[in-house]
Amino acid sequence: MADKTTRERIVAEADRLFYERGFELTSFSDIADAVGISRGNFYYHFKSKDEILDAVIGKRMMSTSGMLEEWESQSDSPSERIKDFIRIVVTNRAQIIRHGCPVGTLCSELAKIGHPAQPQSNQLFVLFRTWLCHQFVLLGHETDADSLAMHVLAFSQGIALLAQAFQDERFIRREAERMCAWLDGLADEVRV
Amino acid sequence: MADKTTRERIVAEADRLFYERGFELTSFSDIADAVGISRGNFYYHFKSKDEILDAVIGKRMMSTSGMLEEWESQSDSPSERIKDFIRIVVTNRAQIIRHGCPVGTLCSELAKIGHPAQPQSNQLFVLFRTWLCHQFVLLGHETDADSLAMHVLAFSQGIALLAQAFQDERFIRREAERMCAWLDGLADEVRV
DNA sequence: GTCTATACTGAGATAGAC
DNA sequence: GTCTATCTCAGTATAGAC
Repeated sequence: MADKTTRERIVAEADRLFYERGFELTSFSDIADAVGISRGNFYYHFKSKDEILDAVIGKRMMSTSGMLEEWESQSDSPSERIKDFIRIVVTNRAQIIRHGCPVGTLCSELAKIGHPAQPQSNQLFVLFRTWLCHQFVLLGHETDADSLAMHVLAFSQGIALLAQAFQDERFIRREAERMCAWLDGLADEVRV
Repeated sequence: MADKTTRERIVAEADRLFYERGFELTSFSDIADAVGISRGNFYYHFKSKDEILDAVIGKRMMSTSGMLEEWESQSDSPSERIKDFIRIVVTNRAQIIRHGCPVGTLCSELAKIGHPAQPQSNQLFVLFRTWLCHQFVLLGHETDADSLAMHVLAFSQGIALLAQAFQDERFIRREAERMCAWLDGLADEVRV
């Protein structure tokens, strides 16, 4: 963190604050304070708040791509890879209960306020959707791979939203297991 | 609308605007303009913006209770009643694609900004949760009724969130059908 | 009850010194 | 590159006339 450029530090803190407080309610002062620079200095690096949002989304796109590639290379079966995805909600349960899903809450907020960066934030969903779709094709579900990918994605979003509302960790675990069991049933279908 | 009191008109317009634009981004001016009164007049009826939010949530609680009671009296089987719930996402698809789920987006926003009215908005979820739980008990799933209720609730939230992001009406229909089929499978389990 | 006028605050953004 | 000072605007909220 210490040897990062100021720009990188701004993006990192904005990334965190946009997740924790939401985009609208994070002010320049909030980010400036977190980074430890003055508000004025800000505009040397970014022309507007929207430009910071673009950078934050870009950063999230990069890290998400990296994570998906890692799953692709580490797990050997597509069904294990899909489970890697399902298990994020369990792994990140503490943060999800506090602040929701980083992707879902951002897309939801930008959609509601009609923000111009909406299509870009949706690309984060597209990243997961495409990857999951690919895994389902490998599983032998060529015809409805995309539909299944959307199903898994919807599920994870529903879990995250309700887990936050009810502050319920056990609910996350229970639903993740249910989803994994459903996936196993799906894999059996193909074998038969 | 014409013969409603000013207070009722304020709550009605605030209800609509909070749904369409979100709570934070709806200003007093927005509501005042929509109602057709001056901003000053506002404070005769409500002391603050938070007080309007309380009134809006109260109104939604009333109308939701009414809807659930209606389903309870009209459909004869619990499984048909749960399907009534599942079908809301299809019935309200146009609005959901534009603005998301009224309950989910409000709870999500209030949770993110740490608003004091968060527990009250969550009561809207509790209303559905309790009602669904009751239906699953009637279906013969006494032991895991609440878990199933949360499952259905999570599903509807996931559908609403992704439908808004991807602006996809067919996805809503497809997932609602999938959920109904799952429910039929569940009812068969009990019969056997 | 409803209005106009206005106070006060914090937001995003700019200018210019260092 | 970073700072301070400042501008502008929109938001919530209040005071007081009608």
